[in-house]
Amino acid sequence: MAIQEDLSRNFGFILHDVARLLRTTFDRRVKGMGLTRSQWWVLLHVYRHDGVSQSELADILEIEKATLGRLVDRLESNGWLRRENDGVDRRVKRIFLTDAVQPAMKAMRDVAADVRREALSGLTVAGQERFVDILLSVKTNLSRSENGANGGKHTQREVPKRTSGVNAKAKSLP
Amino acid sequence: MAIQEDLSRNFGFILHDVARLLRTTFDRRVKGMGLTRSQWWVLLHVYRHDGVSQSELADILEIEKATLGRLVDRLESNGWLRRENDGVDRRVKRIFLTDAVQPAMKAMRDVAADVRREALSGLTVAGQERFVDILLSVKTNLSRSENGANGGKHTQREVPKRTSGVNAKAKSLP
DNA sequence: GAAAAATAATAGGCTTGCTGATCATAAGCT
DNA sequence: AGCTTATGATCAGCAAGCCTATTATTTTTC
Repeated sequence: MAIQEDLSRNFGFILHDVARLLRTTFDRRVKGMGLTRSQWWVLLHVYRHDGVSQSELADILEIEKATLGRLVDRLESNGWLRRENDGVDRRVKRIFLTDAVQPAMKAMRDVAADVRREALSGLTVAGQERFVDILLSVKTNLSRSENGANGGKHTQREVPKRTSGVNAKAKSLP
Repeated sequence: MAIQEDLSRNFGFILHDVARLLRTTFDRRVKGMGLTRSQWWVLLHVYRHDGVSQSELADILEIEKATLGRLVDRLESNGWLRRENDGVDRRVKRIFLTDAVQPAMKAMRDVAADVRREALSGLTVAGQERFVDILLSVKTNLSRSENGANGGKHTQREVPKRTSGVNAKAKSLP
């Protein structure tokens, strides 16, 4: 049993903390750039899958369709992307980037790289790799336990697999 | 320069993902328990600092006072805690747990321990320790860069130090 | 002692998650 | 074909972050 009382080394809380620090650090630096982190993350994936449908994109990003819908609303009204009706299935709307988007994305990506570098400073490259390996294994563990303990809430997929971005071609932004 | 294009090993994104999985896994399991994760987190710290003022608590939890205020609103209206006016400084309100709280807190803590165990399964104890060490060092890095790059937004503290819970005495819940 | 600065709590607005419900349209089945 | 089920998108409502005021009240300063 031996319940872990020491919050200062409780990985759940630290992870939560670190994720929040990462988020707020990034957000603070890109404030005034006209894009939030979440919005940028959406754009990045649309860039890799131009013309994706909203449902597909929500699956890739692993957020709810309703959540994505509002993100796309804002992005569209700010002119970063546009919706287009699918020619075949009249239920679906496909998403395309506008041309205005790329400088902002480049700037965001640079900030992300900065923040990452600062966050990982003091770690050797090998240490960083080990760190990522551990994170990936934790992610796998949690995905598995999510599917196991899940009483059938998400009926859309048997095994989500969480492949977001794994096979993306890493096209570089111009 | 060498911008990291491979999102699948980009620590920022993975960390974000893992934190979200951890959060949603936990939330799903405690749903119906009458407490959210954030609320439980507040209660846990009030337990350790009974009679704390809202501002002090917001500092400990490192959230905004406004955010905490509304959390406390909900917790109070659900009967988990109560506010009391400070006898000396009429601006401050101190927070105390009610008696109803402890079974729920115990249940939440058990769920947290379960989720942690599952998340870390496959890691040796030493590996877990290394993982926590890395997380802590990343956290330190980010805290430092937050303070460095910060143009004076948070005027309350010069060096926040982020000691949340470090010196808590780990009283065990009855 | 009175004016100015700081602090505690709150209020309001915005974003982004989640959920559940609804609507239109497709697809599948008999 | 017609009925049922599944799917894509949206809407509405809640929670919890953030930020910027605003209002009381202290504390500091002159």
